[in-house]
Amino acid sequence: MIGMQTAKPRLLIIEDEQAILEGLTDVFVYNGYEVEPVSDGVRGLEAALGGGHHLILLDIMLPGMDGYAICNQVREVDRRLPIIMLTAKTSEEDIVRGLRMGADDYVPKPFSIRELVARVEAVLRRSGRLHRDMAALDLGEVIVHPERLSGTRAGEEIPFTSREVEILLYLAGCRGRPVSRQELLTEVWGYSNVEYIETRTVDIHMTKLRRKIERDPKHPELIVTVRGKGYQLRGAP
Amino acid sequence: MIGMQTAKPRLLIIEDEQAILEGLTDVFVYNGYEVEPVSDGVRGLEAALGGGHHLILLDIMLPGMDGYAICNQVREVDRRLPIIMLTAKTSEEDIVRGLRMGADDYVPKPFSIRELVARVEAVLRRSGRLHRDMAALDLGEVIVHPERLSGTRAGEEIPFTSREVEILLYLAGCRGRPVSRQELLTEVWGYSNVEYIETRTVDIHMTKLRRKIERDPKHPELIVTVRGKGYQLRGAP
DNA sequence: GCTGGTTTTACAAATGCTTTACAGGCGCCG
DNA sequence: CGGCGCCTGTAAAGCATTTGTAAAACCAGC
Repeated sequence: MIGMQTAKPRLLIIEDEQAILEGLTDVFVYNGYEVEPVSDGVRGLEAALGGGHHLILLDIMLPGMDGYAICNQVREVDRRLPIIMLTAKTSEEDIVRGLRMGADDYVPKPFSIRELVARVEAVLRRSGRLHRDMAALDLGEVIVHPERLSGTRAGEEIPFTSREVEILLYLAGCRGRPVSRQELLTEVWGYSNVEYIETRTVDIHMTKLRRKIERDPKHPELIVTVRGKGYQLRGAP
Repeated sequence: MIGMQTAKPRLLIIEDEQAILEGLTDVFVYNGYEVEPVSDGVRGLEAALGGGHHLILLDIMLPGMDGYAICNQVREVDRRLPIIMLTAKTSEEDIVRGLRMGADDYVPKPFSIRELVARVEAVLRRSGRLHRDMAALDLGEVIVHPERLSGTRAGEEIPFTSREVEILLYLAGCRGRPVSRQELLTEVWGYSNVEYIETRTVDIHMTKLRRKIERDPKHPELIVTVRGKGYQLRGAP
């Protein structure tokens, strides 16, 4: 997900295999998390004790200090911090240890990425820390609530589609400069290799957005077009 | 965990392996249950027949008297007491056998801790023996009385099924944001690993609910759909 | 068996996104 | 100033996906 502004859930991932660590980091960043990747048990424990995370993804097999030990130590400091164990072992013994150590869940490798994300979200949801109110986007006349896909102007409720919200969030992240169609297509749409643009879909979306949020769509004050450059968002910082 | 208002649900756990038994006990105590741990089949049966439990977690492989036998005997006394079987066996045969014995669910080892907890909760909710939320749910026009499986609108009484009430309660716990079908399936239905959804059962339930609680089911005001995201509950706070 | 609740099936309808097509508009040159 | 291009605005049509829902199938409890 793109342009999530605030309150990203913070994940600590402790996993020694570099490739997996990077893969997981990418996936969760893409899904709107803030990730601290650590590839070493001892430093993992330090990071965990340092605090500030909403959930720990913890590999069991680690050089130096294994996952169980880390889990144990973390539990002594914070009994509620959600911990999900990752492991190649599927033996009963491991489950038992995971249970004893107070892990919140236990995901055997090889796991499906989607499943892992789903479990992380489930655990966070229960702990009450998932994507709690994303900060509202204040455009002056209009206030956008990204999470609800809606906004308000003068008490009136305006429904948005998710794409519209993404666009607004992205533009808001670029306050003060015009954003080109090309940039929007790559960053919001996720298109790649946008060299020669023939699509007009960006323009259409801007028209629709203006109709929803501008006082006078014919003379836009919030989404202004910068000829040859793109669109720029104005309004309260 | 959501809105646990009343007496803790009482769990009987019958499992011979001491470590697992302790682990499970910890987990469920931590999750707000009252647990009676028993490590022996015969005493397990005694405890079960003694009554007073809301659900039995039953390992199949037990010394002396196996899980099937226990399940059978319990069923002769109490046809409704929820029983969840735990087993290392994963063959279809075993599942069929377990379910035929009257088990309500069947969790193969190694299981995910969260999944187990979720299934226990799902079964409890469905059994209707667990009244987590005695407080009436105020939806403005409609007031829902979860424990009675009914609601009122303008003096009219509306009957609900337990699943319907569960859905409403869950949505109510997520006021202000749309809830995805996936989330509903995992949190209300207790499904696990819902990666690609093919079932439409959530939609159907929403249709039925709308028919019951909306002033005009064709233009819902309470259960609104957020395209691509799910359903969202509106109405009084 | 019946019965009430739930799920699947199958198809219709609605919605959002993209494309198409055309109409202005803006800048720049002479 | 007027004309020529290129950029932008937007209505309308096309398309794919999501959602609504009737009806049938399923299934457990009596």
